Amino acid sequence: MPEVRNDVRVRFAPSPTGYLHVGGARTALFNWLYARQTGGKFILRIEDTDTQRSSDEMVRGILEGMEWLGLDYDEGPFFQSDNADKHRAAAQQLLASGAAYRDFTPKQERNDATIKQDIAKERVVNPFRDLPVLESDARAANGEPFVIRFKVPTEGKTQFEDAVFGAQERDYHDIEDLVLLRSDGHPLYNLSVVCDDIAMGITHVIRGQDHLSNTHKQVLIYQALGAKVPVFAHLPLILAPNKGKLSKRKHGEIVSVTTYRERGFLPDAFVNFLALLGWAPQEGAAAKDQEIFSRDELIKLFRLEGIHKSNAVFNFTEGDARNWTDQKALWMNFEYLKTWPLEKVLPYAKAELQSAGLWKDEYESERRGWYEHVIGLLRERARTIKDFSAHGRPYFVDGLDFEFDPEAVKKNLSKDPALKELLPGLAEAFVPLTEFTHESAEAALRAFAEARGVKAGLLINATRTALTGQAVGPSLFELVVAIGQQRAVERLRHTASLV
RNA sequence: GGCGCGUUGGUGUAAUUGGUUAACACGCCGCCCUCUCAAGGCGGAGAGUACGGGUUCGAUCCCCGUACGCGCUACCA
Repeated sequence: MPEVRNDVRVRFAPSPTGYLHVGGARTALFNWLYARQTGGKFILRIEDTDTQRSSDEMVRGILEGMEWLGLDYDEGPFFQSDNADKHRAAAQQLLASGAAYRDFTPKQERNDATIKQDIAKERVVNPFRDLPVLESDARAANGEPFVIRFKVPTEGKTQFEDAVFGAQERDYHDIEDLVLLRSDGHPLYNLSVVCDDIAMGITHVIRGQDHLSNTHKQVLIYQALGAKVPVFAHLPLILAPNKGKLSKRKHGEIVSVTTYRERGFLPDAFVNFLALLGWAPQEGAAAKDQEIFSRDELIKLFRLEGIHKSNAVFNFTEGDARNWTDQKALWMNFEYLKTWPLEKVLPYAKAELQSAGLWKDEYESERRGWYEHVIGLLRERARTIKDFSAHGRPYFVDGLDFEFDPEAVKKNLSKDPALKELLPGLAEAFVPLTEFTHESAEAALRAFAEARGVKAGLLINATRTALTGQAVGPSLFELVVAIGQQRAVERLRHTASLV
């Protein structure tokens, strides 16, 4: 059983330099699952110290993404930039204790393209590292600009136990004297995270693996500040199909959580998919084959030990309209739409119909039975929530206010000129039916087909297209009843012109 | 360049921490069902576990090396 310890405090700390992307969403999810399982607190902190690249709009995007995913936080959102004074104070404290020093080296403009080679050559001992305190103070008092650097010890190594990657150690020699405070007094990432995590009492830092090597520096800062080092758990990265980085620039909207909401994903399905990217339940050999997990199940089964070490590929093909994202994600969404209790799907269907201008309040009162039946019919073939309006339109409008798919018309209507006369004929065969049911409609159609010496299949497919404009859909007699006798008759009469 | 992390079918993951014909799901192919498309049922192709060495009676699993990928290495986060 999971350890219940309500002293757990975890956080999701995105930098608002872009919308909430799938990698960030998964990090948030894992933190949330851990907090919910242990009864601890989940805190949201926006790391906006890079003011150049942060914006309110991005912050909103992240908040909306979290809300859509249903990842509610107990504290926050806090903004890291609000704590800059505290970070500066911490830097001063480190300076005073001798754990950091002033570096008066003039600022160098870095060239992004050659930065790595440049730095590789530069690894020499900083000449200001051992500047006498008095001289350092004097130069600072004199107004000379400086950065504050952490003074990494020369002999020894840092070590910590990562909950995912295991024991980690790194030689001090391989850690540079990182900058804590810029010459303009602006605190930098490694200082800020540590200060905030200490201040917020974070017990478990669950974040992307891209921070694994940074962690050694942070451990050093924790120790110099005399704070308790939290548990670290680094998550494998989510990669693009070419195993490269999944980036906003290269991969566009597919990496944005917003896209999944807009394109008709059920948040629970997306969460389920995300949970299985880099994690698998540890318990019960029989249960290992399970793929569909409710939120409650995920909360119950989640373990840091179940997190994978290797990166996962987010598999999609660019430019494929039908399979616009990972096919397993799409499948999972479909699976949820199809198998979830109808009541849980209904609110999403309603919202979709409302935004498509197809909603009527009577669907929740006098026509409720009919409406729910139609949604039930549609969900069997709906890959996304969008299909409730796209495929559903002919059910919800009167007349012919829906699209006729040219391919469907060609395949089912114009292929046989006789339909021009057969369809209105069929309409008249439907007219006298006093009870319009699956059985009576089918009997009428089959009798009509036989009387006219045509195959029932011809009429069935033609009727489907005549009533919905589509070549695919539910069984015709389900369909005909759902559309209703009157509308079915009208449409059969009128669409003869399309033959 | 340095340091670190990783590597099971196309993708996501399993494999009682050395003993399986290497399993499941997505995707793909075929058959059945059928009024279409799905769904569903049944079956199939697809990895000998990156590669090369060890250790062992026996390695996906332990050790070493190589390759490849990724991350960090900024007065970015």
